Amino acid sequence: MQFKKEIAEAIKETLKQFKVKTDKTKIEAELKPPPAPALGDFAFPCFSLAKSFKKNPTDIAKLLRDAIRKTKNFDKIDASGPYLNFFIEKTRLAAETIKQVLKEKQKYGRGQNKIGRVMIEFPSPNTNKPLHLGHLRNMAIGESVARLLEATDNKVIRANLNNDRGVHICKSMLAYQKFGRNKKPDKKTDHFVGDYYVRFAKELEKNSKLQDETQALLVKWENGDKKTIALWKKMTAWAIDGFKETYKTFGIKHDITYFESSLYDKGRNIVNDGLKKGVFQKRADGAILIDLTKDGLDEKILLRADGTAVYITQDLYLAKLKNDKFNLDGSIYVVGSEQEYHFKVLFLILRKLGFKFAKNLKHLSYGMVMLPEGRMKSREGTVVDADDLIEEVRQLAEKELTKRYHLPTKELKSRGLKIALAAIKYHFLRPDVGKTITFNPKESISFDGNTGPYILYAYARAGSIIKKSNRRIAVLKIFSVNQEERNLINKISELPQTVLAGAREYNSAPIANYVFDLAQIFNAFYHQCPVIGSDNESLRLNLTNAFRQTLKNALYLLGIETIEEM
RNA sequence: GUCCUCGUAGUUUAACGGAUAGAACACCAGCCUUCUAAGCUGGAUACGAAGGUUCGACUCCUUCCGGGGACACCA
Repeated sequence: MQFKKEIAEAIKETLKQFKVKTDKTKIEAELKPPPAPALGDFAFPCFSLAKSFKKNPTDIAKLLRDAIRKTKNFDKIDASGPYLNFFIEKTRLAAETIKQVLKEKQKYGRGQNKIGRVMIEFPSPNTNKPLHLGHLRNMAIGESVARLLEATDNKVIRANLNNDRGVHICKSMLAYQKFGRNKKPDKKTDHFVGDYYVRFAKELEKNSKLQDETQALLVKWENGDKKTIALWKKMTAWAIDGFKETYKTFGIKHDITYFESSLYDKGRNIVNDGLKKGVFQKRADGAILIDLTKDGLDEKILLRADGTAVYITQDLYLAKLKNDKFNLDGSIYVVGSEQEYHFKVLFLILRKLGFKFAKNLKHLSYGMVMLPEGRMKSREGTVVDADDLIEEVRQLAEKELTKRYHLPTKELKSRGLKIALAAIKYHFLRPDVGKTITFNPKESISFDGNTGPYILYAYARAGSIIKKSNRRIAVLKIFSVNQEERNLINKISELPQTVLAGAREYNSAPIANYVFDLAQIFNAFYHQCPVIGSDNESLRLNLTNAFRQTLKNALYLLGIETIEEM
């Protein structure tokens, strides 16, 4: 922001007079809006100068104020306690901000936080049951962080890993084999597969021998038994086809998809190399392990005594594979916090093996999604299904729309879906990424207050103003700026710094909070300041346009689409 | 047992170590002949406990209490 630079320059020059050396960018970073607008536009805290001045911050603020007043021409400078508060002429502040937004359009808010080529992996589901609430949070986070990185000058590669082998897959397979009678799916195909996973758990209660049968089935699968492979192929295809539909509805696409079934066996070379290098050890029975007790972790098995691979073996391989293929500067795994230990171990091993890319790896850990009753258990069927939730919220949105309009079915469906997705995505992105969420069905699908629909509504209302103005091209003329207008302008001007903060922390929550503040401030403006026909129509119309652009850009970073009418 | 995380109004939550801890839901009272009331305005209520570091702590450190997670030759 230009004003910050101006102020920082003035402070720096003034400090020079006092023989205090400082960095301009450091000063710029310290400048921030005061808690109340009446205090000014930018505040400079004087605490850090106490040592060099050998005075208390309150006196320093006064000193600096007088010195700057002599040389520089600001609208107003105040020393308020330990803070030096700057006022920028309101019409200038307004004009610059609005012009910048309208000029940069969809690029407004973008910044520089270059990492380079970054892969982000999500949601990496198991192919034995449909996606659930946890995956919704995962996908919302993954897509949003991907967009944040793209908006800050990075090339992003979206990846997905299908966990399509193992005992859990064999459970659904076994149940289908025994009770499915070659039935074709009569519902969304991943749901159909999931039913057999639940069925297995139920049957297991009656007959504990089924557990051994799944193990036997896994051995058959690993030995390439034709019938087993055919069944596996059929069922994983059903699961994955179902996922694809959900991804499409949700609005995510992957650039590359990996399959555990073709990776799980390939980490051996890495493990054997590590053994040669002396990073790993061989146990008496032949198993290969690494002792991480000196690093505060435990021992970890990397290959079983019989030479078969374990979960982490393929992760070692996949990490290398990704890097070899894409030459990555960063690689992010969007995976729940329950796997923090696993990734700590994985990254440490890769570092010990001497892989340069190991320092670029990041586990983007997010908190679990719980139900009021406790943890979701897919085996017990207490999961809230992703597709079902989207559908349920969509129907609620359609109901609201029907109250207001008579829309053609197609339009009703499409608008209803966008509103539902806004509600869901916003709900999952708003809380800090690391926090556990308790999903309360009643509150979580609310459309009032701090929710996705509230924000879309503000956007639609602003659009209504633009439409009623007949989209006349208004040359920006500013005569005066009142409190509501100024609040909105200030908030609009904060998008770039918010995007940077979010990108640096791989966290969309600051954007979500920003979007709500922005919508709320607009709503206050909307009620207080009539646009069309007002004396200040030029400013207000342009401001409304700038608001729409800013909100749209911010929502895009959350993966949320706007709608023109609501 | 060890480690990681989170504790802010009744509920869901916000706050680079800095000014009066900010919202939303729910509750109460108002506002639709004016650009969409999924809205706006006003109202009561909160930093788990105790120490410490600091000019200054919701934020950092220690201990305790409470919730969640992990420490598989499961994925």
